[in-house]
Amino acid sequence: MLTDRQLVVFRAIIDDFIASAQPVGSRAISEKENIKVSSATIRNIMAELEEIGVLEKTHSSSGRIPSEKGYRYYVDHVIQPSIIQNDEVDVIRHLLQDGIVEFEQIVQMSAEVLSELTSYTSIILGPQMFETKLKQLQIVPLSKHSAVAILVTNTGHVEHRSFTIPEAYNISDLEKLVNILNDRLAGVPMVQLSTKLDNEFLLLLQQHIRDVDASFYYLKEVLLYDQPSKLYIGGKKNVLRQPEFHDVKKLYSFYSMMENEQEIIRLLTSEKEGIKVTIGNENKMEAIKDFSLITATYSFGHDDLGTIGLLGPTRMEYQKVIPLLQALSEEITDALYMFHNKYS
Amino acid sequence: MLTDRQLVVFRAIIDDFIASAQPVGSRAISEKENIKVSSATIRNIMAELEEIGVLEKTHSSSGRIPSEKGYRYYVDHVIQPSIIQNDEVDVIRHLLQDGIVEFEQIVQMSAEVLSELTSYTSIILGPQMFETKLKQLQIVPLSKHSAVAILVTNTGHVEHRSFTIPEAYNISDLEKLVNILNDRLAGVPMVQLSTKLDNEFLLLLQQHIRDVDASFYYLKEVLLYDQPSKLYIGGKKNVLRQPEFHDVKKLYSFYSMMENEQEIIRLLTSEKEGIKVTIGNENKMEAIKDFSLITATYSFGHDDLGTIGLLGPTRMEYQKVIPLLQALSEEITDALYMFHNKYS
DNA sequence: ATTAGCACTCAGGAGGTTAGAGTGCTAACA
DNA sequence: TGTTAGCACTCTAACCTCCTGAGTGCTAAT
Repeated sequence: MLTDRQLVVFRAIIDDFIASAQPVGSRAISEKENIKVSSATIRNIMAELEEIGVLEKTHSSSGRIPSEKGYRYYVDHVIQPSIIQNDEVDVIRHLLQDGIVEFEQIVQMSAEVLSELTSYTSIILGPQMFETKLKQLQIVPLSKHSAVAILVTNTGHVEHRSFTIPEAYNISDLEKLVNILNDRLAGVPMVQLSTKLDNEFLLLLQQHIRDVDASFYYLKEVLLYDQPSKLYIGGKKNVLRQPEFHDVKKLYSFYSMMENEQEIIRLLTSEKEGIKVTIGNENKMEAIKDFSLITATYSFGHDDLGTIGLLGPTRMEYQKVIPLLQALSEEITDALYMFHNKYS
Repeated sequence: MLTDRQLVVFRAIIDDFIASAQPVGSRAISEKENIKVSSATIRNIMAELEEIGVLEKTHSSSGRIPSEKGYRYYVDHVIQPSIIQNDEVDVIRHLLQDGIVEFEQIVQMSAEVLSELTSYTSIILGPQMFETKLKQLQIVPLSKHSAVAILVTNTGHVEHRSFTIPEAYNISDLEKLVNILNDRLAGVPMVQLSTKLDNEFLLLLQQHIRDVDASFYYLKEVLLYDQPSKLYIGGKKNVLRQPEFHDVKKLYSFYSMMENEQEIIRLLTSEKEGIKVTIGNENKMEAIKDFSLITATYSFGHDDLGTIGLLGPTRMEYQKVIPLLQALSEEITDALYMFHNKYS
């Protein structure tokens, strides 16, 4: 799509703009070391690039800035994907492998370190546990009419929920039921719990419990309480570092969105595996029409587990950040894997 | 300290400024219904009030704004404490008593509703569980060398932590130990766990376990893992609504602080019971020198449990907000109490 | 005591000027 | 034919200056 000449200039402009956030003039480009033509020539090339649609002007005599189409082209065709900062990856690796005590810490720390390293806002959608299996169910009675149900997975993840027991039933019924469930359900992948319960156990249970229905539904509710995928966000303050967001309206809509977990989860829940870059208006969500979002999936075993996202200005340091996200997603995958081995 | 005349004018000015965020002129005051003197007279009174130190000018010919001392006086001596909006309290009450499933939900929802009702940022420091008692300890082995320790309180609160078991020890030792602990520790208030463990049980345990030390310290770590008081923050976006914070530097320092849980916890951890108002520079924390912070404690039984905070501009609607906070703290106390009864 | 009146102050907006960074185009050049 | 110097042109941003209006404090009269 672009000639070599155009490409060199285009890259110079976009890199300059990413660094400075200021429109780039022909003079500045012609003075770069690797460029040996005069500013007049650059101007001609710039006009071509504008014609093509990858550059824009902010006003008729201003320098050029990349258009969204320009960023798209840059991301798809210009970036060399393999430039990784080894020291940064080392930092991450050490962080994720030393002193991790809890499963979720891995993800939490990743979010923090990612926002630190990039000056953007990081969002990580916690593991979705497709491969996680039930280890143990437990009911701890609190009183005659209340109890806590606890569910432990083979990854050491613990879910719990308190509930009331209706007058008609007593705790020993429930405990009996839980014992049976424990025998049969230990080792079952979490995602299959619901169907297993519905298909195989309803009948079985009816033999043991006076009135299965209510207790059963209570428990089912507890067990399948749709655990919202946990969300870890780092560096929300970083939007304030970007000059393009020094604007109260934009900030308000950004921070409003950040308080709405559901919306963010929807944003990150991607069908596609691997790295995905969404630039400016490519985002369907109104609040981030001025942002770019890069997402990467991390995995564990065969199934996708979660998503890492990085939210910054369209003028993002794609060149640096995409490999970093790539690397981080691998590090998380590794860390999860190691953690899993350590505890099983 | 103030004469009646001065007081009437002072209140009019401060109320006006709280509503408008604009310096208030003598004219505007003299036109208020309840004020029957001319603007010239108001000017004289204003001069007196400035002399006293409760008003300031932003420049020599500007209207007056309240000084921090002025707000202090307003809060301490001017506000009538009993004006409560009944409808708002009703909203809160319904919210906190219907559909609460988890202990922490009470606090979480309070934070949200508080920021909604006030347009400020609410911060609630979760229950500290002084009266909470241990219900049950549990160890769920995950593998030969790992397990999850789970701790359930009588309020249905669940703490958990995964840990590795060193080669030298085996899980059955630990389980034996946990059984003993369970017998002896059930019903012990959480705050006493540490001392109980140290004083009474170390010796006892040595009789049962081969090598008590390591296992013991592992468990102790798990049990006393200083559960950071949970923090619920609502309406962080609301700072952006206040014209005095349309300033990137202030916003950055505010949002930086909001990402530092430790600092916020320190901010809210107050010695004093009841309502406390800290205005502007009375705050020791640099980042909120332009803010006012109102805190109220909510309680459960005899001991303090937690703190509600509301963070807004010094120009806060104290008159409205202080009773609201007062009421909310009572509602939380009630809701916790009801929840406790329901589940015990 | 209160107030009308007046001189004074200051912020903020409107308008005008200028500097400079940029452009596009043309004509000359290698 | 691609490159460049040169030039006219454009637009922003910074900087004046001026002016208005909202405010003050003070004084003298009620």
